[in-house]
Amino acid sequence: MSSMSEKRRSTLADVAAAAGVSKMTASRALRGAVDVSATNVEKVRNAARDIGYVGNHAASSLSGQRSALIGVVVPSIENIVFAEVFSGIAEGLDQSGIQPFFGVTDYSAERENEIVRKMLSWNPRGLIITGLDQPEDTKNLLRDSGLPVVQIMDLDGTPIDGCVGFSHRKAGEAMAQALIDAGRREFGCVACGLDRDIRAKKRIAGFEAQLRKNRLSLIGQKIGDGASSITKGRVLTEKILAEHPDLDCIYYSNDDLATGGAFHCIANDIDVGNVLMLAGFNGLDILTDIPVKVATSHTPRRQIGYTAVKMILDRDITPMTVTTFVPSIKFG
Amino acid sequence: MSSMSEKRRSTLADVAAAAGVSKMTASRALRGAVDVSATNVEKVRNAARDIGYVGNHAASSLSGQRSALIGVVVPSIENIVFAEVFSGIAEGLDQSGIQPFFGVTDYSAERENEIVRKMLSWNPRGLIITGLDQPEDTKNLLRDSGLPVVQIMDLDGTPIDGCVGFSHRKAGEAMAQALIDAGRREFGCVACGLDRDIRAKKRIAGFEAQLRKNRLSLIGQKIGDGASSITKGRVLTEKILAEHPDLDCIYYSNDDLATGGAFHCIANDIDVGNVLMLAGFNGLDILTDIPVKVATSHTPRRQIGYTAVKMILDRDITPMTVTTFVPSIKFG
DNA sequence: CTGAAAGCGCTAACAC
DNA sequence: GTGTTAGCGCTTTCAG
Repeated sequence: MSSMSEKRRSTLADVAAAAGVSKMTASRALRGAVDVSATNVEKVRNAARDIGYVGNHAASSLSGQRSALIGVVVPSIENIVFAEVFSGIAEGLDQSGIQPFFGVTDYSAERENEIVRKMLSWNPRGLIITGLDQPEDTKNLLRDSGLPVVQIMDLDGTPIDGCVGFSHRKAGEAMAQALIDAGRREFGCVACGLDRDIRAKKRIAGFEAQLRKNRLSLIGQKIGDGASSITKGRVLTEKILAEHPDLDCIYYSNDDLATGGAFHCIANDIDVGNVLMLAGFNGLDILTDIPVKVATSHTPRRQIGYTAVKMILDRDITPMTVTTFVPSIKFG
Repeated sequence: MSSMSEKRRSTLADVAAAAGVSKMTASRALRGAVDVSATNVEKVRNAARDIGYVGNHAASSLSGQRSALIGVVVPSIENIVFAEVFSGIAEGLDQSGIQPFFGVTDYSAERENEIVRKMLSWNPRGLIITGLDQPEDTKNLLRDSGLPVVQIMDLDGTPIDGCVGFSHRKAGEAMAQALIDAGRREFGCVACGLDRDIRAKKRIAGFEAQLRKNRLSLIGQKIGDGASSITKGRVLTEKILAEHPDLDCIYYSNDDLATGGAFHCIANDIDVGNVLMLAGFNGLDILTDIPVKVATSHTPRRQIGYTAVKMILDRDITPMTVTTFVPSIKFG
């Protein structure tokens, strides 16, 4: 048990005393040595190390009116896509001394609102939030906070403040056109949780619109409930092919579903890439190794996270802007 | 731009004034309505809602000497395994009002130490940290904090305080025995980043020990650098089979590598499950859908996260204990 | 370059 | 059940 160590945690005053300077000098020395003599900086640093001083963020946040925290709101954490966004965020935050902290909405607008509220109560340096489609009350909360807010992963809508992402609608359109150009005509669509995943819905809307422009349409579609998974992709592919054996192309709302589709085809000796073409979304690594060809749109997730952080960190200098990425299509 | 809203964020004093009560009554009403009249609770809650009060955690943490934060230290976030641990943590934290926040060490002991320091400066309610093998100075930091610390995912070692996990060594031993029982004799091993991933090393050590007990040994092995990936699994499998075409079983340090191995086999028409058996570790969902049979040890990641949180939350009541799980082996 | 004073917004502890 | 008084440990501000 660690409860024995009831000795009071050392404070800045202890460090100052040990170094033989005032609290203020110690404070300044510990942060960045601006306007402190080199001698004192060293004395203070040594004292802090010897004592094992760790600081108290609650105190500095309260006093300094801002914390070294940046809030990140994502719909899911089990999705590798957001894990990679997070990597980009961590990279962008690298030497800044700022810590990211998370909220997971599970694609629920109510949870999102709750999380934003909680995050704001930490006085974060800024907020990164997924998507452009928050309900009006959440948007107001964000606006009224006066904090830099960067919405990520989408472009189809009106940003509150900063925005980094790409157009899901256009990604859907582009994939449709690429598949048509590749000679496909009999299209099916497999998706999951479209009621909650607004961005997937935008992609599919774009996909269908582009088909219509080419006087084509979706012959069949299978929409599952809840979160996407490889298993659901496999099962829904089996179902859609049972109903529509003549399909020559299936568009999936993401690569997880497409991977499941690929597995179904491998297991059933369906000639993927010729007889049936599969297309997903995200550009996950797995598709480069899977032994059949699956088309996908590659999205720059790390860069999006990285850029979002930079926008917040540089806020004083640069006005908030919108950064646009264009997903690049790759054929297996 | 949101910088227009320079109006001061409302404080508890504003809520109290609006509700016509003292700050203390407002504070009490807003937390849990103990010892506050129902009338006042309602007045305060309404006032808070009307004003759009969001609270200030820095102030309450400083004043209350503890924050509503729980620190979670993991080696990687892009690994679905830790994402699932996190889900369990989130679930365990559900109605507690406590927020988890992350540190990612990237399997580096120095970064780990840095992260623990930073986390402690937030006065968290407790810390969840991956593994039992922190360097002594990090362990001291943790011990001296006087906070509840729960080490997760391992059991082979001496815990600082609480501990939830399973024995990697035994998991390796059990898998070796299961494969021997299944008739395998010519074993190979594929792994990645063993210098950093101590737990993978423990599994493989257990695996080899069990082979020796059966008077068998690894015929070949391929150890890659850095993080595991499906690609590396595929490439290393190709290499090990080129050198040792007579292998009848490959043990991988995890399911990502094993998945890559499965893909190599599918692409090269190798009869997985009969001619060559593959075994991974973690029990990832993908292995249930992949069209060949791959053995794996299933680990209860969500439960581990959930249990760790409960240990911290219940600390006042129950003394810290060690919770043991046993990974269950599944043959594809 | 350094220090003293005055809070930041909240809650623990004690009165009433 | 409610209010008052003191801080929590740090940083801002302003003098030196």
